[in-house]
Amino acid sequence: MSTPLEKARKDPESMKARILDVARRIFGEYGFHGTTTRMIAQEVGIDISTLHYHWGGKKDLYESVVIDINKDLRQKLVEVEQEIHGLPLGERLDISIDMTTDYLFEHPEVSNLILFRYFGKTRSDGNLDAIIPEFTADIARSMGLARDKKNVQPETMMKVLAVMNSIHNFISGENFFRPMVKVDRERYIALVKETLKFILIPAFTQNEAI
Amino acid sequence: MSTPLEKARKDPESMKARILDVARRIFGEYGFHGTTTRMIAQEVGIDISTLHYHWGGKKDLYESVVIDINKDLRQKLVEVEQEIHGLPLGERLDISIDMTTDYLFEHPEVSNLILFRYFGKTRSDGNLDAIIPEFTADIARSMGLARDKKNVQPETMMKVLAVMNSIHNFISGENFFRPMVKVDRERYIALVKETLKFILIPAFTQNEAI
DNA sequence: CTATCTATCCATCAAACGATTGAATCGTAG
DNA sequence: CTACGATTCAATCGTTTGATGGATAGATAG
Repeated sequence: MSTPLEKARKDPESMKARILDVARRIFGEYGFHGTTTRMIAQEVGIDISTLHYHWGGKKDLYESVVIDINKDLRQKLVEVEQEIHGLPLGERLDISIDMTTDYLFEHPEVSNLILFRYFGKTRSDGNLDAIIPEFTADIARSMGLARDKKNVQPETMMKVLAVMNSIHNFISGENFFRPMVKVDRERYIALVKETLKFILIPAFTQNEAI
Repeated sequence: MSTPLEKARKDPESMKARILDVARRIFGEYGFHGTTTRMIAQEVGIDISTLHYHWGGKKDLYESVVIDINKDLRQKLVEVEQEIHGLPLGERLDISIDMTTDYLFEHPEVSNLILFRYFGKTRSDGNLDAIIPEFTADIARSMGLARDKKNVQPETMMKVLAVMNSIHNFISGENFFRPMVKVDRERYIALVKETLKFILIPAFTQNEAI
């Protein structure tokens, strides 16, 4: 049993995969309503109907993109987790912020789409909400805030959300924030890491018990 | 010289003002592309052309809404500033978070629209970006991070952005986050304040020099 | 009363949208 | 070479979108 999405990821040169890639970028930039299937098709260099042939309706494509994005992010977080395993909390945070930030700056559409789902509203709501945000629990465990994946306290989830959001914000808001602070991209990325560490590390290490 | 927007705010019962109010809500929920002028007109209970008569095109209305929102927020921040003037930093933050959070939970469209502008993209870009985010400097000064409004350092602006964003995130993402943590609204608001203080206060008070 | 201005609705437009259909193209197995 | 399934394209459909023009009612001024 392999879903269409999985099949598309197997061969990155297939039309299905190419469409998915472009769709990630465009949906990430303009959101669901701001994107037209024509924009995607034109960017890929194909006809709209070809897009429909491969992915069905606009909504189906969007959902595939969201699932794809979350899969990627989750995998990245697993990778980070392995890197920092066993280190003291302050260091764990330091490395996590570096790795996650670097990854997201290379794939800003990930942050864009996640924030779009959080804050936006689709006029016709499909509920794929439940599928997504499970890895909050993973992060909580990785940060030493929760023992197991089940029964994560509300207070803990809120903290994890705050952490993840503040990272996504700076990635996704680059086009808006960078002109504000008037720095080039490299400097901006450095500033983001610095700021995140300034904000986040003291909170979690002040009463360190680990 | 009084702009249409100012005129509308004078008389809250005027059609112009009623449209603006509804437009704030709807644009805040669905974003620019997700909102249709028909949705707004229907909610107000008027014809579309009446909306056009008062506010011109969709884009004009949207820009008015954005300016209106930012005016409100700025005024609120001035209010907060007066309340906390002279107190020690930790206390200033504590009270600021309480007041700002309460205000935004009463007017979530403010957070929604601000985040939409940060992370979204309009297919046809108007540049009203420069008008908006000046008060970052005000907040910086209010937090004791900058002397005067001019020449605020990039590092400082980034910190202010991080603070403001983490607040907006929890307001605007309530529909997504609250079901995740499974609490009622009252409890959620309390959790937001608690979490924000947990994250933000240690960072700014650790090496307190003031 | 009449003229003028304001405010509203109704009907309608051109453009853009998501979606579908049917034909054309391509590679491949027999 | 032929036949067939998979893929792509051109053309088009019905709907929704933002926007406009004209008619109507009400208030106000001369």
